[in-house]
Amino acid sequence: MATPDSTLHALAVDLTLAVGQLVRRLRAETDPGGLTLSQLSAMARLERHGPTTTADLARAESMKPQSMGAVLASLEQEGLVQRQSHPTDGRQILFALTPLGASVRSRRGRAKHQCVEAALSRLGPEERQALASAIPLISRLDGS
Amino acid sequence: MATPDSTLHALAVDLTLAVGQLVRRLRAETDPGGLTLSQLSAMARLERHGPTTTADLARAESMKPQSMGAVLASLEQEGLVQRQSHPTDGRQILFALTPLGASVRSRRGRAKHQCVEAALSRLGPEERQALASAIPLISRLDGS
DNA sequence: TATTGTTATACTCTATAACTATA
DNA sequence: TATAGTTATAGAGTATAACAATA
Repeated sequence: MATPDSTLHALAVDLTLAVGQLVRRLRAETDPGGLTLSQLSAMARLERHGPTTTADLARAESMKPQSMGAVLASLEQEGLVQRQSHPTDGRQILFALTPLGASVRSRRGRAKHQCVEAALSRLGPEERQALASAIPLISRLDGS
Repeated sequence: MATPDSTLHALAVDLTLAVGQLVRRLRAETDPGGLTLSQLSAMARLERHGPTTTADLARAESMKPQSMGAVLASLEQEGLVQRQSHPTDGRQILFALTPLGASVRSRRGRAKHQCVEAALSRLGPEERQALASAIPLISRLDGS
């Protein structure tokens, strides 16, 4: 009979396949002037958590501070985020959404989000609910 | 009051954030000699569906045939997949896992899968079940 | 003419390493 | 000495465009 381990392994493989495929689809979904997945993710975190340092954002997104630095630099250049000096530690830099950033965030991620929304709307209500409950679990997978 | 649309939008954003983060984590999880996420995905599909053409694999993984060609070329070079001529259409090429590929697949993806398995094992049984039910829904999001 | 695959090239994303500034 | 961020460089992953072969 199947051991719990083999079930766990199959689940891990299936999850890996599913998220890999979805991410590729999302990356391919672009509108002219659209923001990348990394840019949108960083902006969404900034909107939720307020001013945040590069290192904290990098941790939240599971990337290295240098990589997050590049993402933030691209957003800063477009005027979507701006830096603030940290009140007590001169080494740290807080990044925050600008009013422009806040106002264009959802518009410039429109293609990606619409693609997911359209797909979600094709699910039944219970299915949509099941997916909604699973999202925090996926986020927690990354935790430790 | 919140319209169904705003709920759908929030769900789409949350899902996008969660899968982006998980994919970054998986990509970072490597062991020496380990296979990449794209390589493992292609091999998993080949194991499930048997010999498949470049174009069909590309469709399944939401990438362009040229990109899948590069993934398959890297696997072929390592002797993990091999090509077979299509029985009736001389243009098409079927790729199949070699015995070597089948035997090393799970071992060379060990770090990535173990990372997910460990995280899954920290969930409660109902949570794990909820996540398992959501996986086919995520796969279906990509569908059309 | 349409389709499958290949080759060449470029861009995005992220990583590692070396450096500067502050604690 | 340790930590936050920057700069430079490299590699993986994927896309687009141009091409060859077969249908």
